[in-house]
Amino acid sequence: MATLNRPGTADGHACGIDTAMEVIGGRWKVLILWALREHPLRRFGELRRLLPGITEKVLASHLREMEADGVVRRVSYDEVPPRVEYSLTEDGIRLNDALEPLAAWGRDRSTGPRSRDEPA
Amino acid sequence: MATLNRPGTADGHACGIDTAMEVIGGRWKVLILWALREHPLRRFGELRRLLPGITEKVLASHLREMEADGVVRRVSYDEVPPRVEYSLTEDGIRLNDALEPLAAWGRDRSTGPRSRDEPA
DNA sequence: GTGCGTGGTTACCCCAAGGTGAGCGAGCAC
DNA sequence: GTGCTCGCTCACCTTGGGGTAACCACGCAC
Repeated sequence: MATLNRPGTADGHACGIDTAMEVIGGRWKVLILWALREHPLRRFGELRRLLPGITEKVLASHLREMEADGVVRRVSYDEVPPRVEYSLTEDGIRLNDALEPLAAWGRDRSTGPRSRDEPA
Repeated sequence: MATLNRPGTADGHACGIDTAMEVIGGRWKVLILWALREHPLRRFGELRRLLPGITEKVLASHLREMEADGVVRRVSYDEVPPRVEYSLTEDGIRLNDALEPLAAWGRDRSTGPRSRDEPA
């Protein structure tokens, strides 16, 4: 997706961070990752219920992209009504781990003292 | 900015990751962060030259948002021609540090063996 | 006077990500 | 038959982030 001229790629490529940003660069991607970590092996409908507000279209397209990116595994059973189960791959788990410091940073600034640099 | 109903905020709020994503959720933000880490205390024009492809408008608006988010410090001198210097705040430095595992993940998957989960 | 260089702002446009709502295909309950 | 479930797909529309380009004020060099 987004095969536009990657910024920072001019000088070779920035640092690998852009690669990661492409993978998690979707409104719901990190939340899907998080949901799949806390609730492994979920079905489509369960995932949708875990992410209030997401639409089927967006969930489906995000899951397909994440599958193509190798962070999500999709297993569909030939049943009726259809059953599909999603889980994290090893790479997805490692991505989730790599996201933790960022989450910690966000948590820290939400709860921590607000008197470091910003006046308000 | 973006006071839309945050996904994941329904259940309290996801994990702090969304906070971080809001701060770095701009096409060039992480690259600005990176540039400012490798070249501390840069002027507007220098920054623009460090980020080939970025436009003045986008650089200016991103810098303002990042200043409002408390990750970038802006110091302007009352001279002519005008001089403004940008640098990272403590929070910005910590954000950059928190980004490193993500960069490592991206670097690893770019260079590492491509035979873990994805077939190609 | 003209031009240059600085660090922006303003107005406008564009396109892709995301949202909306409908439909589908197969089997089962009734 | 009708309607329901499940996991999508399709067609359409809207939103806003980002891109384009012109302009500004100020001093200096010419």
